Amino acid sequence: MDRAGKFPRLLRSAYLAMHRASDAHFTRHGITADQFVLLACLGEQDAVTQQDLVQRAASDPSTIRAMLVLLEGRGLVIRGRHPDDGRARVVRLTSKGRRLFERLWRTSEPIRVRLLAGFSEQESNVLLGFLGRLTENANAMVSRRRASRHALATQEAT
Amino acid sequence: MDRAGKFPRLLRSAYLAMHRASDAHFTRHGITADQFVLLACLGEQDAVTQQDLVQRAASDPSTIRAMLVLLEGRGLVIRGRHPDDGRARVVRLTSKGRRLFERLWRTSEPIRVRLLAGFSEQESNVLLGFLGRLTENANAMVSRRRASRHALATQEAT
DNA sequence: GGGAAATGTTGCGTATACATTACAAATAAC
DNA sequence: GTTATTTGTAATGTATACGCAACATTTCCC
Repeated sequence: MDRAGKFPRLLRSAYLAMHRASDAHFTRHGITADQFVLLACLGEQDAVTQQDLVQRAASDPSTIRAMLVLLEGRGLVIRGRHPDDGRARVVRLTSKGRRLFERLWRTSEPIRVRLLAGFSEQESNVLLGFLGRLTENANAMVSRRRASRHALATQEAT
Repeated sequence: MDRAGKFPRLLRSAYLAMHRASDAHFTRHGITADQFVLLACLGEQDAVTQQDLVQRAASDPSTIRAMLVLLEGRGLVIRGRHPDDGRARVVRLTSKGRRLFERLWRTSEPIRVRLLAGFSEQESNVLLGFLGRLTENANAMVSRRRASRHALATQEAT
């Protein structure tokens, strides 16, 4: 049980260390590590709404919007209007954005390799499974909270 | 090898989800999840320099200072002068800060438990080991970079 | 179809992460 | 001992993370 006490800080240090290492690489190419995450999301499936990006990038609407505004200013993405939904926007990579993403995806390969240095194939798979389960556990907490808060608000409104 | 490609985003989503869940809890008690990390560092060993906290909290000097200024403003920590080193400061928990930390440590226990829900004792240990190795791998990248940059700067200076 | 609820986005405010620069004190080099 | 280097902190600026409220549009329900 003492183990559980140290876990959050270890997850924190692992993530922040990875982020620093990534950022050090991407910054030399003009973007941030977080912006690269967005480009990668758009590289997988283009022409999605900002809301989709919120899910894919595990972020929130305000942050996604701010990042997209910056990326649009650099000519890497375009935020068009959704044809069927007047509220939504459709985000696409520009050709410049796609070229940058594909180049950075290649040049960042060594980072991903070194990050998992010493991990066997099996260990990597176990780790990925663990991280998925952790994400689900954590998301269950916040969505339950939101759900109950929503239920409360609805209840109060009646 | 395709596994490695998905890993960074999974680590990102796991950390951010944990951070959101934690923050939702601590915010209701007046502090942020990150501030709690600092209190926890001070709870383990009091009267340390800001530089020590940089190491323990896996952060950087600017961030630590900004957080400490806020915590000091709320009367949770005191930043005194180091007796032997005129540059350094010695940070301590106030009694108010210690009481808050101990209370929040107890009330946040369910979060840590739920986060690891479904993980066996053995799995938790494996996970902790993995996170430690990841942190080392990532830190090795940035410190090597800094070391080489330093070597370069020194070289250029001569 | 008209009002209520839900949804996608935007704007604003605060806290973090971090680079960079500046500054003062301590340490090393000679 | 004086200079050069290192080191702890401070100050500034940009980018993120996120809560919250405002807004417009869409969907739901009757």
